[in-house]
Amino acid sequence: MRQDRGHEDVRLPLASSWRRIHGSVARDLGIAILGGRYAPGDVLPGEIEFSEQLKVSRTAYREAIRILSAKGLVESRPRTGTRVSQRSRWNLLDPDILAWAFQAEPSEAFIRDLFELRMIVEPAAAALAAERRSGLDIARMGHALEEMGRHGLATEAGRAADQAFHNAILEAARNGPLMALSSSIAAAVTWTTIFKHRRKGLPRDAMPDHRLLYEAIVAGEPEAARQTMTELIRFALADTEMAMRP
Amino acid sequence: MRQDRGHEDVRLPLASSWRRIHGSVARDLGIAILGGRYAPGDVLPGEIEFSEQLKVSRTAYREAIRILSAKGLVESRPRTGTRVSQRSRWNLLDPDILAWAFQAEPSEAFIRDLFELRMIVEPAAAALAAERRSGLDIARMGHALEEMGRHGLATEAGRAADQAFHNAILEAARNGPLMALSSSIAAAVTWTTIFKHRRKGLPRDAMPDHRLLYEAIVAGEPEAARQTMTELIRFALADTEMAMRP
DNA sequence: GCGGTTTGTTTACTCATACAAATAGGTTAG
DNA sequence: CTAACCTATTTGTATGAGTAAACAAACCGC
Repeated sequence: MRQDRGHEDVRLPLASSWRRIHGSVARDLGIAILGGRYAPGDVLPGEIEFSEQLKVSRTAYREAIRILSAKGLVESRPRTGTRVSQRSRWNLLDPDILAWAFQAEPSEAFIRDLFELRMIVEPAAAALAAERRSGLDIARMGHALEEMGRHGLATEAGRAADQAFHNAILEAARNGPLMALSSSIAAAVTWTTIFKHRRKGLPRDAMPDHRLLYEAIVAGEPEAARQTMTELIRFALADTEMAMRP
Repeated sequence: MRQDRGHEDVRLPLASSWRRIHGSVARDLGIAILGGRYAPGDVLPGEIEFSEQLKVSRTAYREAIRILSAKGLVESRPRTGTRVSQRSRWNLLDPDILAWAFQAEPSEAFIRDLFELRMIVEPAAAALAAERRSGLDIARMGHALEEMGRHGLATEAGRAADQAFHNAILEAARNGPLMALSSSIAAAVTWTTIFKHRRKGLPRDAMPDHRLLYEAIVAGEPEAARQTMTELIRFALADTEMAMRP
């Protein structure tokens, strides 16, 4: 009964990673880049200079740069130095990058783009889930839905249940890459939710839509699932947009 | 006229990254993990032992591990060591990971999953492109199409033009995350194409479909664009499946 | 003069070593 | 039996020295 970790275990960036120095430097620089403090093409100060400016060793600094480089944010070469890559090379769907982007107050355009992508992907995922769900999937979704109803979206537990619900749908779709994609976005959307509740009270009650979606998947009706998921995202977008224009 | 680098510049993993030691170690271990030689949950040998086994310094080895860790493949903690993460944490859409997966002879299931995702995303992208394309976009697509016709898909130049064509469509869709997603997949699909041609001769002529798609986008007809893109991917899948079962 | 080559300089890259911090697992006190 | 406390092991951080790559400027044969 320890083995269901793979499920609860949502796709948020590991808390442990930014507890070490290399992680926190990577995070800080990442946020600075995502926030536009360093623009594509800019070259960072040299290793020695920058690392001692940040009060860390060259080792830690270099490991941080390796992390950023692995995510496509920077490229470094001898002689030329380390420079911020073109935006087209950034792995915008990397969970850390999404988290950093939201940390740095994302542009409205970026949020709209994300919702547009969700609108493409998640209804399709819901449809697949309706075709392929197993009894176990249904049980998980039902449980998450119940938890969600009990706690409400205002609480931490409630949001966790919401994520678990959506995660169960993705798992039922039986497609690894699709799952990696959507759960990255879902993690980011958790941020928007927090971001949202930070400014306003709680918006419209999301439970009825979630229940409709659940029933469609249980009934094995792909088109109904697609439709309700579309509605659900449309409402989420509306809420978010309302929160963005106070 | 140097500023159009952002376009030719496809999203293949940088050749430069695996030329350095940390990069090549990361690549080797990445392929080993993707290929199943190390399973999720396995712990790697300790830093000192493993690094000297690989004939590299601990520094270089650690930087390689940071890269893998940034892509979600491994997690390391003091005392416990470095272990391969659960598959659900892997960033399956990271360009490097996709490349490594194909390097390690990907499973049929994985390829099918990728095509399923393409089938969801790319037709939608084509529809958006038909709505939003500018004159410049059209010019780029036209040019790429012409090049593609001149060289054919059997040549390196032809495949590059194909990628440029699809890239131009993605850019016309005006959605950063969507672009990041599709071009990652596109890079992977280049691998399948190579993989495909490695076993058989060239399959069906892809030009007519591409031209239809082009015309739909030029005409600004989203539904037609969606439809033709769907067809195009369907054929690509059929070709790939045929190549996989000899 | 002119095109290719060498040299030089700057930068990241690699290596080796030392020490610090964290923590799983055993040990002991209560 | 529980909880506090060691401690051995492993990753994390720091530093210094030396290597290799990339670019530019000086150089040299023609």
